[in-house]
Amino acid sequence: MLTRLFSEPSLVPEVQKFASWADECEEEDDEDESCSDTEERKGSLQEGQTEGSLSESKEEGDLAGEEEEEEEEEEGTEEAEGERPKKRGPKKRKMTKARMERSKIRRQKANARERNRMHDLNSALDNLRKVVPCYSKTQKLSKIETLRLAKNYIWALSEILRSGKRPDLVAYVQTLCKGLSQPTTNLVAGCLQLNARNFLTEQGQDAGRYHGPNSSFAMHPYTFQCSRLSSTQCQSSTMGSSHSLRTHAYCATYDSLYGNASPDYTSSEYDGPLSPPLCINANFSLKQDSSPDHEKNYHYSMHYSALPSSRPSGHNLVFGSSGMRSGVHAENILSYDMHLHHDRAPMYEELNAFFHN
DNA sequence: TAGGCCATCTGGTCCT
DNA sequence: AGGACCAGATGGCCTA
Repeated sequence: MLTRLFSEPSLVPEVQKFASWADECEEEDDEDESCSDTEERKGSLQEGQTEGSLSESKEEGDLAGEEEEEEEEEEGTEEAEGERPKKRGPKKRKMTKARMERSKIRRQKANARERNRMHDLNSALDNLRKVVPCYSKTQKLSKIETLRLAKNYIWALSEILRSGKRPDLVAYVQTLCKGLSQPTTNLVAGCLQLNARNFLTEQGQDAGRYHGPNSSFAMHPYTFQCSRLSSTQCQSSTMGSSHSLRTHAYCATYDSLYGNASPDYTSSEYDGPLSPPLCINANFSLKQDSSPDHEKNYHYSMHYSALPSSRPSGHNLVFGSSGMRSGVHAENILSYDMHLHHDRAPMYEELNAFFHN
């Protein structure tokens, strides 16, 4: 009967395997014998391999046996093994139907626990994604990239605390992106409104400059101001469709650290904890837009309050799938106007407050 | 189509 | 015995 299933091409291999095996056992059950497969293997037992270990490893395949038959079969096995010395240790008990059933249930329970465990792990990873730079609901960082970015982020924050200096944005991004894949690098750089290619070029030129074990972030010659725009102030730019992304506003840390505090980080506009010291005002058009396309677009807006008067106060950047393609380089357009805290204690407090918000 | 990522199953090991 | 944890295997899905 089950061979019909076996011949069904649409069946997945696992089912086919099971069908094949079950068919054999079905026939032999009718004859009240153990699987011929098992019998064949008995005859060809390798040295050092016991019947017990065989039936253990093939627990699902061995349907033979009522409890009372166990003794006989085990004796028979000993005979089959000839003069080989008895193995020490607990006897491997033959799988009975009842034992198989228990084993099956145990396995199912273990699978369920393992699933739950992995789900817990994944939800923890999701939480981690929310607190590292570049959080996006639509384009999640992979697990490994999340961990790498988190490590870099911790390192970057530690450097900020250690040096007590306001980090250079480029160096900051370089630190964040260290060891990340190109797509993730583009993503992170995009989140920070940096031209990924630009910064990677610098990274190549300045290899080791920012990442040495004793390095601290170089001070950039110009300052950078972060400020959060209201939704009406925000102007938008559209990502390439392959890079659909929504991002949180990342001004929180910078603002809280460097005194340009945004008044309302807990706005309903943002549905998760704010993460990194990025200075991007992400405005989610999807929150107001019912169009199905909203999932594919996200909007950035930046505010350069210290830009020269010839520049607009807002700037739109267009990101492409290979990184930023706007040709607008952050180093050229961003104006830095961060106010360094000279008092370290408040800085720690603010950072602490940020993490406990 | 290859490669990356992921979920799931599974058996092994360690611990309680 | 059973649970937690781990790593390997496998197959599905997606994207370049």
